Amino acid sequence: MNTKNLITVVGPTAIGKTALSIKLAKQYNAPIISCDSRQFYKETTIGTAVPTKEEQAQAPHYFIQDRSIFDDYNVGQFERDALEKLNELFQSHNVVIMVGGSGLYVDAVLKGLDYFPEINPDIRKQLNLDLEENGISSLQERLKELDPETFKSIAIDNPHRVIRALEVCIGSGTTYSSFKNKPKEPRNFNSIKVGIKADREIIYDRINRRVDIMVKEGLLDEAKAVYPNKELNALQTVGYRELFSYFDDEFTLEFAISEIKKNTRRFAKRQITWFKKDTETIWFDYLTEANQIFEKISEKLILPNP
RNA sequence: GGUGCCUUAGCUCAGUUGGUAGAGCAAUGGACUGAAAAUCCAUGUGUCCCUGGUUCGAUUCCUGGAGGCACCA
Repeated sequence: MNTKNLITVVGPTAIGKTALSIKLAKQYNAPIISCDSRQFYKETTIGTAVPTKEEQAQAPHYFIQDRSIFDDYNVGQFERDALEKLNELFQSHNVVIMVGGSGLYVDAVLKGLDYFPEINPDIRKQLNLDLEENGISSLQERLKELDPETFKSIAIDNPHRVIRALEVCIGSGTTYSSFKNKPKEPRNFNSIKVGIKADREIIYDRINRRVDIMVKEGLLDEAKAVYPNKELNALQTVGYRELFSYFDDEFTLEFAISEIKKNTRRFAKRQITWFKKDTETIWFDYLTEANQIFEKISEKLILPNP
């Protein structure tokens, strides 16, 4: 019987995932791996709500600020890195906590992505130029020719999707669809998924207040420091882009801050949409059901007999 | 106190020569396989300030009232 357990904490931003993950880590003497695509980078701390030093001191944390915004990183790499780290941690622990708001990254670890070959980044650059010059229809036409199956199945108005499919077709010499829906390597741990929920009003209120706190703690200085590299993918992030527009004199400061709040609310909404699809997640209202969490989790844990 | 203008969606406002209305933004629902805090799709929200009148029918015209703004006292 498998006695290794991964407890994953999901939920919208600003709802208290970090706090819960630390509680769980202490309860089960477990390390924490982060599953948050914006907390990987050491240059961005305030705006991505990285756990504080005090929080990090309460349990070992992994994948928190362990790389730079200049490093290219993506879900596929994260899946491999996270699985490797989990194997290592399960050598000495029966429980590991995973926490994060990036739904795709969570699924990558828990369910696995299909294998795709490495693609030369110049191909994407070229396709983006094409998009800018000729619009999306020429890319759509090209995909229809190279991979009609994908052309039919993806959101064809979405440039990111079209370009990704095309870059795989071009870079691999075969179709994007030929890589998809292969059997995934089964996970060798017991998976427990915990979701934190709250009324929309409460979530939005917490977001608005948290943004104000970030500004007080020095978000502007932090954004200013990375501003010269504002084109980097890691900085296409709520809280930074809006301030870049302020530095560019496109927004007033007041407007930039209200945009950060709005975009964070929208982000939270998208997270909710993603996470509620998963039927195995055990949901807790963050206010009224917090004390039931340990009980519910204990029922699901499979631990070795003492 | 007088005169003029305004009051329509959560907000800013359009509009109906009288047939119960529409834009932008906000909001809501959804999608998602190496950009994912990214990207994309879909959807309306209504005592048309209140009251009485004219009319088959009033958000629209008329009377009275309330609130706001401007000017004059």
